[in-house]
Amino acid sequence: MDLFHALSDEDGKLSALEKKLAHLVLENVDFVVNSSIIDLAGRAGVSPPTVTRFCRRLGCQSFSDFKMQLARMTYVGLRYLKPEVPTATPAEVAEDIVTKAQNALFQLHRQLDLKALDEAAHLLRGADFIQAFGASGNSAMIVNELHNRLFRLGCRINASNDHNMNLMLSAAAQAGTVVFGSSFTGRDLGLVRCLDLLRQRAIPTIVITQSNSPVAAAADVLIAIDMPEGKNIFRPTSTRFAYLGAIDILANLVAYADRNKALKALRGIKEELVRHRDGDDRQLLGD
Amino acid sequence: MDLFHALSDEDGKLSALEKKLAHLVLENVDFVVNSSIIDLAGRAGVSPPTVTRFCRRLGCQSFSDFKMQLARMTYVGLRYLKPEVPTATPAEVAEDIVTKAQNALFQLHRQLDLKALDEAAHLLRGADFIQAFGASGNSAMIVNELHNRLFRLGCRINASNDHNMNLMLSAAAQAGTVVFGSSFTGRDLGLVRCLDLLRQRAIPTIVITQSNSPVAAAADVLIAIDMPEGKNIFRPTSTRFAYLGAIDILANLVAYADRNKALKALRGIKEELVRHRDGDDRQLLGD
DNA sequence: CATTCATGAAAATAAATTTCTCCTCTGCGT
DNA sequence: ACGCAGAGGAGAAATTTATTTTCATGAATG
Repeated sequence: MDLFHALSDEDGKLSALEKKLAHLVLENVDFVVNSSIIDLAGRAGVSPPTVTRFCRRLGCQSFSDFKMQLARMTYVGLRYLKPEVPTATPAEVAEDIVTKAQNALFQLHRQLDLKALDEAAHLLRGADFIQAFGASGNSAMIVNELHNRLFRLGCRINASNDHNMNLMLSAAAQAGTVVFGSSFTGRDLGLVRCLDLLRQRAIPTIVITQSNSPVAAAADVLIAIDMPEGKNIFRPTSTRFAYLGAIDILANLVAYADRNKALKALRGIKEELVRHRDGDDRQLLGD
Repeated sequence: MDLFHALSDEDGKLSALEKKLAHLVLENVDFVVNSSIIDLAGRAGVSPPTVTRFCRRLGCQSFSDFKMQLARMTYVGLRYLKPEVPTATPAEVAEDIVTKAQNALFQLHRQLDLKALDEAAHLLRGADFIQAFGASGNSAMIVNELHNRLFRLGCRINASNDHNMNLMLSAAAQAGTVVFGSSFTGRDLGLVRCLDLLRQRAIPTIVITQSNSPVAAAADVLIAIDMPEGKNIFRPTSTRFAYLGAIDILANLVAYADRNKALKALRGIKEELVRHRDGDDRQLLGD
């Protein structure tokens, strides 16, 4: 399914002409998607059968299958292979940001470890109390969001963004507590210190962070988010969307782990909001 | 270009068989995208020429053009026409949330008012001081994010989520201040009160909210985010992605409105972080 | 020198569109 | 009410176009 990877030919499995084709395709996705095999062959200076073989080698069933897969990726997946151009007009900025956010979500979906998420959800659902630790702007947002999602589901949860505080909270954590940590870089040493302490004290920990990082190593359950960084395409900005998506999935799984509890809590909040505001129940649960 | 709209046949321009086709397509996008005109015609119980005519009427050049356009939309745009099914497995939950988040971003991109965003960006860039008002979980996150994005660009900004506080801050606002408000519902009456007060005092205001809402009416610049609500498909959860995307675009436009200032501020933050942490500059600006 | 692999020409197949014809419905005049 | 012209929808068959297969050739490798 990974056309994407295949086209960049990291394994060097393509022949010379096929490389040429791959290059042409990556540079002119729009053209390829809207042209026939004859046009493409003509433009690449090869024969149609070569194109067919190229598609097969890429793992597609046929040329049209290839075009389809390509078309499906263009919106979300392929653009980042192009060199980054300095965007200027508002329209370009908007397109760039939306595309990258969608890419981040796309990547999230591809690399999601559902087992880890499910395990995390059950841990959280079973906890008497949850501590959520983040730091700096991005992780702070993530743990606040976790707080915002989970308290609605009847979880007892506290979010904290202060390293010293986190350390004290870790030291004071009682059995039944589960700690959730977020670090985009995986190098938040303050968080690592907390996790080490918690492990000694047999308090279960869950982190959302980069795999192969100190934070990842120090936790019990890892929700890995690895966005390509080498090409500096996914700036922290768009990575946030992946984290946020992961939090939403996690929260949803927590809700489903005990639907009745979640429903009861949600209903209570909703009623209170409606009573408190002007009876307009079109309002969301939390503006 | 709007296949989407055409397929739902709101103008009633399709004939009986074409309606049948449209229906089939919406229900079985994956099938259609991967089948030939003959398969599709067979399954719909019509002749191939009818399918060709159907595609033309929808504004496509040919059947393959139609398939391409469809393929490009499926990932992001079409799914929400399907009736909501109760999702159960982690994989389904993940797919559902990712899809909806991407839909929200897709919708955001479609309906974005770039002029308003650009105007907002210039107002913010020119402000001596920015107050950002939100309330409840979602808008609080949004204004915090705005704070998190803009302080890096050298803006003086304060985010506040407390209605009473907001009112006091509004009353105390001096010339040169610009106020930014967020409300997902557009019915945050506390925010409306602030905006009214600010208008009297000639302090410029920007809001991100639903159009045709009290909040929208009370502000000078409106960044409208209207997500379909009737079908209850976009839960607040996924709408957040659209808001967050809009904030990112806005922040980026603010940066571009005065690149030097933004660069200088960013560089300063980066240096400080690197010096302060273990010299590992792979770290993002804010974990 | 044999084998493998890449490639294209030509043939065969499959797909899509055009043309032509028929049918149905609608509106209008008798 | 009846019939008739015209418009538009639909499919059969023919045509065109696109794609794949088969087969032959030539280059590279061991």
